[in-house]
Amino acid sequence: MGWESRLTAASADIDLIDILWRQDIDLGAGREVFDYSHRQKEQDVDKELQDGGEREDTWAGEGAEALARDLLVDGETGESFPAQVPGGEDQTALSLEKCLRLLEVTCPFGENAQFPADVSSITEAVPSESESPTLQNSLLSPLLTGTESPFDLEQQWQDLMSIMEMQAMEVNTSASEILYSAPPGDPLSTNYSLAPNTPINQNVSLHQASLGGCSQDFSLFSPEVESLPVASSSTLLPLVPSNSTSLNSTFGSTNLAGLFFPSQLNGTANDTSGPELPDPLGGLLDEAMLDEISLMDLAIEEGFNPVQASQLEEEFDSDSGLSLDSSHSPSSLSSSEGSSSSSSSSSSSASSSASSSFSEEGAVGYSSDSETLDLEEAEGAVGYQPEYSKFCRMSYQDPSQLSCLPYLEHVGHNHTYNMAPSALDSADLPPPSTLKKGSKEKQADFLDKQMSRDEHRARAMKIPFTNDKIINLPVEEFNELLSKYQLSEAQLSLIRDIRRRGKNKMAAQNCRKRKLDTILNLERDVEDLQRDKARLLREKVEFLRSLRQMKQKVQSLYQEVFGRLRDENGRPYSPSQYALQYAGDGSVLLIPRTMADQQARRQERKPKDRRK
DNA sequence: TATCGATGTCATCTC
DNA sequence: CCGAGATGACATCGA
Repeated sequence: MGWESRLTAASADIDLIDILWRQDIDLGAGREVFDYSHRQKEQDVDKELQDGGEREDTWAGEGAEALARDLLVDGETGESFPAQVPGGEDQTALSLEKCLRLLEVTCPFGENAQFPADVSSITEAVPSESESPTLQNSLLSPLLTGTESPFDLEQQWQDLMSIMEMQAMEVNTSASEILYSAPPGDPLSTNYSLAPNTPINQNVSLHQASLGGCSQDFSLFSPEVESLPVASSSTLLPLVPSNSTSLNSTFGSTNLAGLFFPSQLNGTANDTSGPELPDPLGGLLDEAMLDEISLMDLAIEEGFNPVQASQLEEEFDSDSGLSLDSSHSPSSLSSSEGSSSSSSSSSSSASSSASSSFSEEGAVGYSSDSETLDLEEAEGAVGYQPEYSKFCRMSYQDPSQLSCLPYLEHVGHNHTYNMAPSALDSADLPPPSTLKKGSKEKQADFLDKQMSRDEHRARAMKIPFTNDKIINLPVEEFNELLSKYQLSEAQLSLIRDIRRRGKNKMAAQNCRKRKLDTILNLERDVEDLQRDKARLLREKVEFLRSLRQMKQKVQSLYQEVFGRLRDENGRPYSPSQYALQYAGDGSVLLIPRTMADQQARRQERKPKDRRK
């Protein structure tokens, strides 16, 4: 990937990060939900759920089709709900208190965390319609209805994550292939793809209700419910758990009064199915799924490669020796810029010790301590010799020094082009015919060929000092040196040109190195951003998963509680006529659906207005 | 022979 | 204003 394209990708990454956080905020999640201790707990719960959901695998066949219909029917709530509840048959199920405790214990938001403030999203989520009168096999299953597309986005995300963790495999697999290949048979996947319905006995008429085993020492009505015009003691039935603090601790003070309000009355859309229990969280789940979709789109559009991301993540986590951090490299921006920015001071400080070694003065900007060669003997040395770096794509070695290293001979360039014929003192070059084939002469010839144009010129003009001095001496010492000799105007002009070109040559080398370092640092920034992006995506997936688990638990508790309600005649309440509602103080109320709908609509407007 | 990377050089600007 | 450094543009070489 070119660094230019990476730059654009980096800006997109920043945007993505922003989008991710905003989505999380919209979902009402604080950042504490990304705490790994929370997630660890959620993963444990996830395993339990998978174990419990396996029996629903047989639903996979018709489930997808039903799901597609559900999505078409109600894009807002996106939820269908079980048509019936097995009456009072399941009397041995968990007690309400136990259910609520379960909810509390497994709540991934932590003790002090609050439910999303966007209550309407939860309120909307309560389904009121069902497309299928099918009896349910599980209490959990109704939660899953209609919220997942046939593609099973959650499963795709899990695939994405698993692939990211596999890291080394399937490098050539495209993101889209990964995202849209949901392997069959996954318990979780099939679990969420199914839409079985909870049967509910609808033949209930009641004005009073009681819940066996519930204590009475809890507040009966929430302020919101009391303010309702229809509210009366005969219709508002307190359903208070024996341990309301668990509920409070779970949901805090957040207004969840409408949590279990169905958005519509049941039984209006399906004559055969009868009323159903609502899914209190379907809308929220829909929102989350939409986020997932948009995220996946982003991932695909931005060319996000999960495998690459995982590799980057591994790099980020392992802090291996292969780290791209060039701060340890002499070519790093920090070191190079530091030396570069202090070049003037180092030059001036070097001038104070110039008498000891000219090589120090030559070390303008990018010299290294390893430079120990006597540059006075190496004409044309420009004093730039960084350590070898794997990022150093260009060689800045001094050609005259490299010439002493045959294996690096190819690095040195002898740019003697543009040299005026007069400048090339061919007389100084011994005729090849006169050369003995001795190694000394060979070397001399070789060094001669390695001389730069200015070196040849200097030799031709019989300049009495080395180019290195000409180039690297401070101005004062340079002028002093010139004053020591009787030099012609041509010689002086050449010396000044040599000095100018020599300095500019070093400057060009430093400039190019800085440019290279800048590119390398930008590439590293891009990689860092890609790691961040991958991490954020993983966190997003974790969050969505925990959110879904919470929804499942809340839904199952809702069903269980509602299914256990009995009127004074011992008959269950009709879900089409009554709904459960959480009050702010933790109490649970059974209220008529008309009230619930009103309240739900009221709460629905708030966040929408807020978003505008 | 064309191409490309590395390097040197010049012009110009900034400090 | 001068010197030095920085940098874009161009030229050249060599693989």
